[in-house]
Amino acid sequence: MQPRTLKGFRDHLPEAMIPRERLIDTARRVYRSFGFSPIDTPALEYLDILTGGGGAESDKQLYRFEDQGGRQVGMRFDLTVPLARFVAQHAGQLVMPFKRYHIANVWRGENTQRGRYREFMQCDFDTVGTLSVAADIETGLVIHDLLLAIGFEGFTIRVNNRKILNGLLAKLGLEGNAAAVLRALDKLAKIGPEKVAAEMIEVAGASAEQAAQVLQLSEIGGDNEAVLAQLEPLVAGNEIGEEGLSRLRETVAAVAAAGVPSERFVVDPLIARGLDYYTGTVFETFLDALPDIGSVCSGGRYDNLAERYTKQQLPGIGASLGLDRLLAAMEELDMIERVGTPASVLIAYFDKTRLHDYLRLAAVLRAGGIAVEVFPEPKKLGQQLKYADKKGFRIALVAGEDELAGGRCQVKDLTSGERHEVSLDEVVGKVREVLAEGQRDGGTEGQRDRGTEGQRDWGTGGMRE
RNA sequence: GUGGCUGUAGCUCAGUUGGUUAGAGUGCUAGAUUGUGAUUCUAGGUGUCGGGGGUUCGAGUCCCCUCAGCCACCCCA
Repeated sequence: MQPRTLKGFRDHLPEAMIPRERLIDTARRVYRSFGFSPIDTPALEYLDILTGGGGAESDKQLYRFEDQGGRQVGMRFDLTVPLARFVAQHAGQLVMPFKRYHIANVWRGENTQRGRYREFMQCDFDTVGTLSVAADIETGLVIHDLLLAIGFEGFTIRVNNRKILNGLLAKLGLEGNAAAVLRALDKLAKIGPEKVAAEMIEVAGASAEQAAQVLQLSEIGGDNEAVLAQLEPLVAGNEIGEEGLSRLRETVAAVAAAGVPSERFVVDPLIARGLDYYTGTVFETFLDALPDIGSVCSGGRYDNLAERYTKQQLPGIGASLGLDRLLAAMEELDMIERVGTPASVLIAYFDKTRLHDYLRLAAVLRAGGIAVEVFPEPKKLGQQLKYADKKGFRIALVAGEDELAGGRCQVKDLTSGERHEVSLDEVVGKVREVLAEGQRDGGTEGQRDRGTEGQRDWGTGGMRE
């Protein structure tokens, strides 16, 4: 029997899983810091819950089967549809506005490509049950904090409001073909204005004049103030469009007031995304160093999340971090430290009669919040150090008969090769000191979060809780 | 789902117009060294040539199918 995995499904080895878990931990911490609460929902749903919401294309990508009881079952392909079902089903028990985050795998039977798999993880956060622009603003701030906490500084959150596009299209008499027009517009960067105009004419049924008017959007430029000013005449006289613009203006002003530099939060009138259910503010986030990889965190506002399941009107806004895409980007930017262990310290099993001492020492370190492993076999010291090196431990503790007889222990810094002999009561302090040094100058330079609350997520090993 | 490229040791790859027993680097294991890794030296093993079928005296090499990966299209609710 050949061991193998399905197309688009992956195993995650420790070297990949350790940074993956750190990223998840970071997202979780940031979401919680804004008051979002965790939820979970089943991987499987009744098929009819999942189908019909997103059109034929998404239905095709749905993993579906009949269970042993004859039920038609589907695997969730995003976390938004399950959220809609969830809030409709539990509306009575939820306190509105409801803020939740949900980090879980989803499945899509689409063709694979680099960074695109059939099983992948989404990290969503949403605020349901309020129309207030404050929620739109907060969503932008969460995205900003999240990217910073992960370790990026050079990134751009592009923001727009779908109502501006809708207002413009209504003024042009194109509201009936909005989806097709926006789909074409979305390709602007990729295929250029001529081809976009051609697609609008052929596929969306626009006139050449209308297509040209829509493409005026691509000529808008300048800083946020200038862009907003140029949008003004395009929506003037259309109530929806004017509302979108004023909301966008409010959002931009508030995000700036909250301290986000304007180069990271940029109005882009061409961002349309989520053609099916987004109705207001929309976000996409690009990495300055790798714009081609696409948006790593996207989302927006929807007027009525759960209309398929309840009569109750449930507006919401949220966004989703593309975990796998982001990991691919971080890999490419050399932001990921390759280690095979989450522990920082290896205690050598050096003297075979001294296992109890080693276990006691390990317990002391763990009580001090330091992750530590005792090598399981009394092999030759050279081999144990080789193991420590390969797995990426930062420190080895070496204590043979000589040291232990004097109540001492050798703390070996595996990065520098330096050895320090200290008494057993000083070991925790010395280990902390060496780890701190590594964090100061051993980390990957470049795009690093200098830390909120003095805490670093991607530093080299060490002081994790 | 459609089209293109690729698949040889754990990894990166070489392998002549089809010709005997398929190679290199790296890694791995052990030793040199019963107390110090990442840099040295020595020895050692590994392959259903992605899988199946076909053409041929003979296939890693040519043909068909299939699986997987990468790229583009489509799509990304």
